[in-house]
Amino acid sequence: MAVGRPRGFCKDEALDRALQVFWRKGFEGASICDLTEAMGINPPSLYAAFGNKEQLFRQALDRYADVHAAARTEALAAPGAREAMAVLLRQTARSLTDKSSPAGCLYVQGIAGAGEHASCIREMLNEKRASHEKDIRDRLKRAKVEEELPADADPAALARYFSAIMQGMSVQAAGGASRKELERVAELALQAWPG
Amino acid sequence: MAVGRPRGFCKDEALDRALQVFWRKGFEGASICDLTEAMGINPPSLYAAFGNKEQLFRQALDRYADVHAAARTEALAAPGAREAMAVLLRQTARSLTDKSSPAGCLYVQGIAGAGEHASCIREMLNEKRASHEKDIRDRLKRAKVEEELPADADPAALARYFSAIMQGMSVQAAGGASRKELERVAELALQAWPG
DNA sequence: TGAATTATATAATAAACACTACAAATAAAT
DNA sequence: ATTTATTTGTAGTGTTTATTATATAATTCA
Repeated sequence: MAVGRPRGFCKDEALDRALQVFWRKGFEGASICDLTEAMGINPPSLYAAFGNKEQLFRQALDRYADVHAAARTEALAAPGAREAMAVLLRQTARSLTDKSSPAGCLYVQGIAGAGEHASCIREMLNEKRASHEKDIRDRLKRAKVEEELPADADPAALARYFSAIMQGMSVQAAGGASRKELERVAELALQAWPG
Repeated sequence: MAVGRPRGFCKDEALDRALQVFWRKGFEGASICDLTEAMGINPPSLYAAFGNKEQLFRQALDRYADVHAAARTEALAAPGAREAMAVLLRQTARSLTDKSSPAGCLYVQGIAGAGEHASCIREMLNEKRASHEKDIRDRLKRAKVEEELPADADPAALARYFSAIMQGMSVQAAGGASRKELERVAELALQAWPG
């Protein structure tokens, strides 16, 4: 056991609550006051445990990214690239409209509201989105090697297309689209599959 | 001529400059200081001419919406619904990467950063996006009547799909995607056209 | 030439912001 | 029991925010 007074809250749980606030309000929209209230702690505890607002955001974002990267990996592991994309799109429709968390995707909702002096926030989100797109691209490249995609297919362009669709679905979800509506979008998006 | 000291700046030009700031930084990210500096006026002039920050945003948004609704109407007037969508998508790719204005679409970039107390901003953007989607839906409904779309086609779902793609393209543009990359996305998106 | 009206610049206001100094509290180590 | 190390709550810090009071300048009307 560490020496000194023990921490009176669970760090992981506090981080989860901070994530919810950032998710709902964005980086700049979430004030330290909003955060400490949701986390059930006082500002000094937040700063002692997480550094500052920006570092707290990074840790919350990483936590979010871990969960979603795992789900993505699982979806992309489906046998058959087309089926993998179908699973990923359906899963996206479901998670974007999960009522236990804010509508939309943090990667997309965080873009704006990140003004000039928060450009590193924008950069963080760009990287996460790029990583998402890369996972898809890699899966599609494999599909081409395995001749599941025709020789003239462009995995990079397809990955960008599917990324764009999921990002668009996030915007729609934030605007109030229902799960059924997003599933319909996902279904249509798959019609663009080559061949 | 109105009585009193005449205004020392052009209201329309000032509004255009304010639009650029909101577009680049979002509603909350744009401070009155940022705005007045870009507009070349002092705070009292801003408040006298435009009311307050929220009303200024609404006027800037309306101005933006007018321009883009006109371009949209023109694109959708193309003979043939498929061609109309192709024109709209290509035009979107172009305008999203126009170097004379911030990357991405104000309707999408404004979503986040609009915290709790700015929920009416979120509402304004939702309405504009809904209007965009409606224009597309109406065009596709017409296409169905004119038997350009098969009887089992769903204009509402298709409109949502195309809206999502354009919103996704906006996210990609804000993330640094090139015009060529977005045109490729647009091209793939059209592959989902029924029939 | 005033009187009335509107716009302007300067400078201030109150509130919210991210962040922290400080002292009391709580634990382990001696 | 005392020292040492860490966390906690209170209450601040200075800065930035949107907005405005005030006085001055510029114009029309009588």
